[in-house]
Amino acid sequence: MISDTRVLPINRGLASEIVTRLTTAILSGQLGPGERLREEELADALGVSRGPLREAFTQLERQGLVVLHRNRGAYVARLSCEDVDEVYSLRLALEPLAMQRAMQFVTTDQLAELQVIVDRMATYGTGMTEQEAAQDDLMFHDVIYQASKHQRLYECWTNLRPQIHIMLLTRNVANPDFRYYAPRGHTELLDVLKSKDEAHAIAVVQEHLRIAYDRVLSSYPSQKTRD
Amino acid sequence: MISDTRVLPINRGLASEIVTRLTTAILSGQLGPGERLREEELADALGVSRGPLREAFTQLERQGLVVLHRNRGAYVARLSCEDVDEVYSLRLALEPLAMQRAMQFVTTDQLAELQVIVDRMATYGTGMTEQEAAQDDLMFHDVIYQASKHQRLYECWTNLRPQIHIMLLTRNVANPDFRYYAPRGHTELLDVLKSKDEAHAIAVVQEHLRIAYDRVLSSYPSQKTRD
DNA sequence: AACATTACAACTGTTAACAATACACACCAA
DNA sequence: TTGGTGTGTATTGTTAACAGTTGTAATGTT
Repeated sequence: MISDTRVLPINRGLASEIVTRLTTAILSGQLGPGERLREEELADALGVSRGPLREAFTQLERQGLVVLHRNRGAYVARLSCEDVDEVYSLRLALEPLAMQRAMQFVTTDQLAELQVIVDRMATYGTGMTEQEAAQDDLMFHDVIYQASKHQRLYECWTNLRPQIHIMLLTRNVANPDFRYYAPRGHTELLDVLKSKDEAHAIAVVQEHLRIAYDRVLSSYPSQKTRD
Repeated sequence: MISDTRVLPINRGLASEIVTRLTTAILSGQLGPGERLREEELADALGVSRGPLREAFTQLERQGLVVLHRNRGAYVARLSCEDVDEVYSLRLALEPLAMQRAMQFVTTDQLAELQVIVDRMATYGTGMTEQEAAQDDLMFHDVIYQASKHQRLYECWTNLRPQIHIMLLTRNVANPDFRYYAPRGHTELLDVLKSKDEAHAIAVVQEHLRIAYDRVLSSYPSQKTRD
């Protein structure tokens, strides 16, 4: 029976397909911050019409990867210091709730999934792409949000995730030492998730995020506002 | 000079206009829970084409007022007990952050605006529509979210607000006594907002929301899942 | 009963043409 | 110079008709 989370990302609809394509392009740097995205040109390049592309644009705007100017076009977002602050302060409000509920609803399968990720993190230091490390980090937290069984909360996380992805990549460039923190930090999170001490779990989550926030912010030389 | 928040709701784009129309229709009960919304039919009725209507549908889905079934159509959402739980647990995570930041950034204009609302609440008991009471309640909290100077947080609130609106209306039917709580509760919120005691303010917000949650939930006879 | 087939209804995607918008730039007046 | 006014142009916003796809349910077969 196929019911694994790994097979889910099969896109429904053309717009979603475009979203993942553009997301990949932005995260990989093929589309740089501030770059203009012209509807007609992009539609031609992707081999789709403007309708689905416009729908993709609005999704990407919700996820903070693209900024839309009415009648002026779409631009790849440029994350400012304030954006980092917003993303992390919001995450700091959301993730304790996720953890609290995940402690209630998490399945053994999900715990195993988390363990796999943590184990892989423990092997960091050997050949490890920043992209892979960032994806592991995001996937760990994604599983927790999934485990929280809270649709609306998961949606919030979905909108934040691509922006956090960018920040993780930015951070890793400036802080190669995260490889040593990642396994320890996430092991601790997994431990408290398995515990029954809700208050302690929330405290650990907050501490974890505050550390991440400090690291990211320290490597952000206060850029200008978005395009 | 016209730069008042009251004149802002001038919609940009046709889709937004459709959203407010449909929102009004749903909140007023003209479109009942579970009712089907056929694209072509509705587009004709509204005098618009399918493009903007589809865009409006996706916005309404984000706001939890409409549920979309791929290739099967759109339906007015039917809020279940679990939905109430999700909305209020999420709000309980968001609003303390809003309050905390609002304490930092709130302007005297915004404080005055809040005072006006609270004063109007104090006159409840005389002729007062449920719709008006609900709007005052929402507007009070809206100002706080605005004052928090946090785009992403405000977006979350924007998506939650219509659902809370529905719940307020549902609640008010079953709990006419809220007219006595509303002025007191919101006066207290305004007081702590003006204070410098962050921890106390957060506690008051949480207490306020828990009371609201209890009242709403008590009048929800556990319906089935959404359409 | 279990499964493949079919028909249908509705949504999804495409296209091309037209309308509306916002910025830029030149122009003019003070 | 400064500030307002008008016009132009590129680009998005909107429409409408058509073609393609999907999921459902009825139908038929084993």
